[in-house]
Amino acid sequence: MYILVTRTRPDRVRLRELDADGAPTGPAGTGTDVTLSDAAFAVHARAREDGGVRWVWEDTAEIYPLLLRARLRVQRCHDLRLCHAILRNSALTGASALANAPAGRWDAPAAVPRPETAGSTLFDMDLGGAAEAGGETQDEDARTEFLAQLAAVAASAEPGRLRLLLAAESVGALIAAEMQFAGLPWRSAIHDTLLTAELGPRAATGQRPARLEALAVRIRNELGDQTVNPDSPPELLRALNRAGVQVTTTRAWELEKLSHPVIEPLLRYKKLARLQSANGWYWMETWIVDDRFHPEYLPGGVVTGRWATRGGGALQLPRQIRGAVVADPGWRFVVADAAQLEPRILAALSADTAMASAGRGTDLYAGIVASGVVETRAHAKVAMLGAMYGATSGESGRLLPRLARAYPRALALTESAARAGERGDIVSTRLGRSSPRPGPDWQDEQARGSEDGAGSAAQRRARSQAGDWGRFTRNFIVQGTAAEWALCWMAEIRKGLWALSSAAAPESGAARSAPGPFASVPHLVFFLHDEVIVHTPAALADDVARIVGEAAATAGRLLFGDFPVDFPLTCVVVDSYADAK
DNA sequence: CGAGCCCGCGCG
DNA sequence: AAAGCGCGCGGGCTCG
Repeated sequence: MYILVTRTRPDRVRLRELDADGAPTGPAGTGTDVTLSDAAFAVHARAREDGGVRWVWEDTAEIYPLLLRARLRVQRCHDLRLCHAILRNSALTGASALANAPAGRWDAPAAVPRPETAGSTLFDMDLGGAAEAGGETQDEDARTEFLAQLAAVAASAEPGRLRLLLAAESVGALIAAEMQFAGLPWRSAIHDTLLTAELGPRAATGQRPARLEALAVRIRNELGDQTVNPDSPPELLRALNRAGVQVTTTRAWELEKLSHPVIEPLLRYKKLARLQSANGWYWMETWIVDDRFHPEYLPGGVVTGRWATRGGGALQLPRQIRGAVVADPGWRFVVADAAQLEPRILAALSADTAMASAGRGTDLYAGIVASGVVETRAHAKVAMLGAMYGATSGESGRLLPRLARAYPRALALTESAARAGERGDIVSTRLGRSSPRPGPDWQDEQARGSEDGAGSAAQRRARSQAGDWGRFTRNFIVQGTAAEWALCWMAEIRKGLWALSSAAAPESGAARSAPGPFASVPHLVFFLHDEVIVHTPAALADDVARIVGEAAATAGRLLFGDFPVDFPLTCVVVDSYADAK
């Protein structure tokens, strides 16, 4: 059973019940087709949720927060915009009407950024002009799109994989909205203490904190230049050269190799200046509200299927400040990350049983060493990364032939993905997300490079671009399939937590935490590619850890069936994120 | 003065 | 050019 939700006016939604084929189950004006205020929507949705419905809507991030604010979470949805993007590009649906239609509004990026607070936005105003008639059109347009998606999946060569992918993408959108809503516990007082210890007390706007200013003074003295601004790479480079430091960039890893009295204070300055500008007091005041960090997650924000984020730099929380991430009193964190996820994904994708067994019951890189392929874990790691990223030189390049001898199937798969990209072809993940085609500039460059009279410069450019795209497609199949595994993992975690909180409900003995539907139940609060954090009442932490581990195994089976590959986790129960590895 | 680029660096 | 993939963000800087 589906319920299609569309916005008819800024403060109204229409709900239409659809059967399994997407056909309306009753005429307008009956209980199966109603138009409601936002407030009434939440009440109505709560009643319908128990019936095992799947909500179908254009954009989870636009609609779902309405329900979350009313303390309602839903089990299942179908996000039309995200699913359209997958089906539009998938090699599995290339013959569908959906994939061959001209670009339309379903190909546009998500509507305007969604503020947490209700209010008028550009998006609202656009719709406002359409009034009731617009609502009608909007609704039929959404239903038509839904039908096209169902048809594209049904006619594809792998409907099962695509259904799983669309369900995983959609539940990911639910999770993203829930995590943004709940927020990551973040103690401003601790953050402030960490900053003060590193930088000195907070200074007035435009001033450097004491420790940073002292380092700037030392740098100027060592360089014999009282005006150089260490925040300006060009100025710094000129000053370094004048002081006799032979360097062509100001990157820290280049400077590290040199011995000169300015290097030590300069490297410390760079580290602290980064902390101050990226995650300093200004960041804290902008992004931490009521001791919670609420980044906006963008499911499907990366073409590989990884999530992106917007605002606050949630993809790059430095280890330096993870001590500020502390569970509420009576609560704990379960922090888990998938060990060597991408190489394990590659082993399973390529059905390379030798590589899979190297990772069975152990660290995969250690297993590669134990198999005698290379001498050290560091070598195993750099060689694997080289295989997945397309290294050609250096240590990684030198080790690749040994990897290829030991794991021919895995390496053949990455090579063929690279060759496809170099030709301008597309590649696909396990569940059927396909890479984009290279743009017109790329095609032009290739054409110029292979013309009869092409000069060597043109040939070199074409080869270089082809190589770039080949490294992208080489990595796409692994990164993209790993992203699918992570979505399935999170979906299973969510399902397990839901069951756990129903079983343990209503009172697990923990104090209420955040407002909303997660006030007293374990819930996901952070996700980063292959890592999750669950915030849970302390008494349930061990159950949560078990659920997270079982979910990893289930995700592996969902993607790879019986293929014998392990997805072990490092999983810890902690009070502070800083204590997790 | 803002838009958009590059540089550099944090994360996986 | 860190040897190779994917991101977001802030500061400096140039251009219009």
